[in-house]
Amino acid sequence: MIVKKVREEVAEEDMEELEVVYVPPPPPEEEDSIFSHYATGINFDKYDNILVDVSGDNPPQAIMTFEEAGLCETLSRNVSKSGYVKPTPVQKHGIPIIAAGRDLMACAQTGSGKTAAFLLPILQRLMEDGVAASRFSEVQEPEAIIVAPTRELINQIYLEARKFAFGTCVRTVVVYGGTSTGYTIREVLKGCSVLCGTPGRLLDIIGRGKVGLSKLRYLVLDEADRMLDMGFEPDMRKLVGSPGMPSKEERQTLMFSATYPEDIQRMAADFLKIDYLFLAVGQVGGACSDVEQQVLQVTQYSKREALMDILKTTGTERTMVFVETKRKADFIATFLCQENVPTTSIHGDREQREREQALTDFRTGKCPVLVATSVAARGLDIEHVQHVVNFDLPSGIDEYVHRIGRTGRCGNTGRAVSFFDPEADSPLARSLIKVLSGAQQEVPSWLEEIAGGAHGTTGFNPRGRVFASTDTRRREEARHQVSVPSSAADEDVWE
DNA sequence: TCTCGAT
Repeated sequence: MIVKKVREEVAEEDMEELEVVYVPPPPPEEEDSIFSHYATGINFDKYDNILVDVSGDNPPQAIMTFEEAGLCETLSRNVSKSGYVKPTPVQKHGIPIIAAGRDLMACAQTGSGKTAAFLLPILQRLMEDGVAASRFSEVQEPEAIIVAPTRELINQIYLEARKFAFGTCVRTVVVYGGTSTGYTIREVLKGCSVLCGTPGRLLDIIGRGKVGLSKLRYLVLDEADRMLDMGFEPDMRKLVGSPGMPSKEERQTLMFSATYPEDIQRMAADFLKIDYLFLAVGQVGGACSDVEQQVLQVTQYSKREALMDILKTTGTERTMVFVETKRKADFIATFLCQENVPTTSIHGDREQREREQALTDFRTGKCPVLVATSVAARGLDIEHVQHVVNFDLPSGIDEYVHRIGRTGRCGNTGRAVSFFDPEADSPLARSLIKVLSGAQQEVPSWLEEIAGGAHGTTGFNPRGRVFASTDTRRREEARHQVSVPSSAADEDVWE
């Protein structure tokens, strides 16, 4: 029996030939609930005087307003209902690049609107032709796949996509581990245009043949440097090598992150067309200057006392406390609860339900303190996070930039306090100083001294990038010539 | 070490 799913009117002759299942448009939802997610007022002043650098051949012209993005009526309405008034730099440049069908590697500071920068043009293109073209397929196969490194982050992207696609016939599905396999398979089998997922579960359902890839046009790697680092690279290679996956020539590949180490940039080129564009807003790997950064010198044994001192002043303000291991997350969370600080925690050893409950309790303010491992370091957009505490500093500076980026989002201000234990953290000193000074923050003299004696830097290279060009020779040169000065950019635009 | 499939 052939079953066809139809969203709109069907020609009479088709009706006779086939058993037709009418698929209604997405069920009416409470608009208020869907648009209340992460609705933040955006302060655009912070985006003045940010250097935007587009490298590569013939980049399309930037847009200055959302009207110029040419979004359909429904999308425009959803954009303004979400509180977006004016595009941020990564949106001004990224949207036309994606709309023009170009591959893109984009670096922009934490909290600067990267998610909308790729969702809007993709949804618009799907509205224009994608969804309509595959309307009569047996099961709707995804036209866009979006991957992210953690479950909570991909769920957040999914909710954003749902918000923008509200009232359209674009169906979005999210898949990730820790949830019922049966349920995700049933959801996927209903078909979708946009499929969001974490690598493990995505490969799982693709491997089981539950998702066809023949319609795929867009592949998005959010937190791309993380998706291509040691931990995830094998999964990403499996994904692009999956049976039926269009080659990089046949699909459009988009990468977004706030940090982008150069070795990863070079490797990322394997996934991108040769003429991809590179978009950098501000310093690649730089911290957002709306976050006030402090570094305190501590010892392993004075950390808990120092934490209590901070929490005495923060009261009910939301505070994220990052630690290095899952065990320590439990330990510190338990400690804080014993000290009568309402605390919850999130890390990879907790049940998925507990993880999501923890985020909810933190978001609502039931628990104003969230103890987390790096699972919560990237991408999460939680309103009103005023403080980030690095109880333990991460081993790499990029992770530091992402962690402190949980505050100071969308033009709001925030504060980050980091406990620096010279015994453990000296290798980070140099790169930490670069990030501090890059964001116009005070550098403690004791930290300078430690950096003077320490040898290693943990790979921070402002504005480092690899040129994108149709001229292969030029790109080969660029591969060897790391850290190109910004004046060498094809086009520099002062906002 | 930390994420990422369940088994």
